[in-house]
This record gives sequence, structure tokens and C-alpha cells, in this order.
Amino acid sequence: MKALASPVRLKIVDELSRGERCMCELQPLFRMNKSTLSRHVAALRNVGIVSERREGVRSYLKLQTPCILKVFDCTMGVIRAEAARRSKLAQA
Amino acid sequence: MKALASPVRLKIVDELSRGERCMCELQPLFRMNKSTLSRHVAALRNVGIVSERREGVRSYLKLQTPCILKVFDCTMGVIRAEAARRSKLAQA
DNA sequence: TGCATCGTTGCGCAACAATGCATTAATGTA
DNA sequence: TACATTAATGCATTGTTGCGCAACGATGCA
Repeated sequence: MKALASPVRLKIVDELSRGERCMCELQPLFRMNKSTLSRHVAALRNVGIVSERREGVRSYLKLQTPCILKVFDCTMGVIRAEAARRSKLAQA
Repeated sequence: MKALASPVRLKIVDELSRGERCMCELQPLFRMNKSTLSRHVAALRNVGIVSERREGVRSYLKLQTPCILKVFDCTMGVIRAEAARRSKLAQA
């Protein structure tokens, strides 16, 4: 869960949910230093959420756990329910 | 996701998955100071994972999001797959 | 009112996580 | 071989989180 507790890593997972990507393709999507991005990806690899396939000098990343998309669904449900609850409170 | 990125809070969710509990029932399950536990519970309440019902001096907590149990399933799957991968590597 | 119980909040400290810079390792190409 | 590209790592700095202690607010009861 810690590995998913970061907006940057969630965005990486989201991007990989649409297909394999190499580090160099991810870099333009983030403003951060490439070393920082590398460490975020490493965090996801270390826990097995993402797998790596090297091809020459490039390393291609793949989402290893389709069920994570269900996790996102659950999360969005919680967010929506909480937003509804708050607007109801504000109205009252 | 940050709210679930803590062993303590995961244990709280697990306990609440078996039914409503008050703070005073949770306290014996943890060695920590009650203030710390209170903060962990507050973190879960703030994002809407857990809801609260006051009854006199006690506050009863309830898991608001059954889909979280599916998240646990997914997580266990990742953990098992990663463990298998590692033992395979170690063997080779 | 006085007192006990349940839970929250302010504060300071220690541990941990995220970041950029500089460097290094591995691979491909001229 | 020399050089460029891709990715990982060591280090220092900064920001965030977890924790216990002490104090506080709220409720119930004698």
C-alpha cells in the first residue's frame, strides 16, 4: 500500500495500465528529475506491482497486477461518497 | 491511498471488517498511546473509509467501504506472486 | 458540583520519504 | 576506441509522518 501512496506512482500505474512504456517515455510526463522518477519506478518494481523487461539500453515497464484497476475503482467510489457527504453537510 | 499506507490503519480496517467497534475496544489491540490510535482512526475518518456514530461518551466506528476488502485480496495476490518470483530467483 | 471515563489536540522529537545534483554502469553506434 | 544514450546510485537537504506526553473538552453519574 505504501508503494501506491504517492500521486507520482499512481500516475505511473495509470499510464502503464494503457500499455508497456519505457522510462524514457515516462519522463516527459513528469517535471521531476529523472533520478527521482527512477526511484519511484523502483519502488513499484520492488513490491512486484510493475515488472521490467530490458531491451538493449532501454527498460520497458509493464503493470503486473490488473486488479489494481479495481483498487482505483474502489478509491474513486470512496472519494465520490465523501464528496457527496461533505456537500450535504455544507448545505445543511 | 495514503490512509491505507500504515500497518496500524490496515489492522484497524481489518478489525472493523468484522463489525462495529468503539475506540475503547480497539485500544487493547494496540500497544500504542491512545492519542496515537485516535489520530490513526481520524485519518481513516477524514477520507471517508470509516464512519463514526456517537453513543453517549463512546464513539462507534464502522467500515464505510466494503470494496476495501477486495483491495486486500489484490494486495495479497501481489504479495504471493512476488514471494513466488523471489524464491524462484533464489533457487536459480 | 465533583469525579471518572472516553476521546481529541498542541507540542516537540525522531524516523522516514522525496528531491536534485553529481557520478557511475551498461549498452549501442560511429 | 571514443562518445552518446538510458537508467541506477551516493549524498545532502528539505518536507512529512508517527509517536508519547500533557492538557483539554464532552458526557455520564453520584
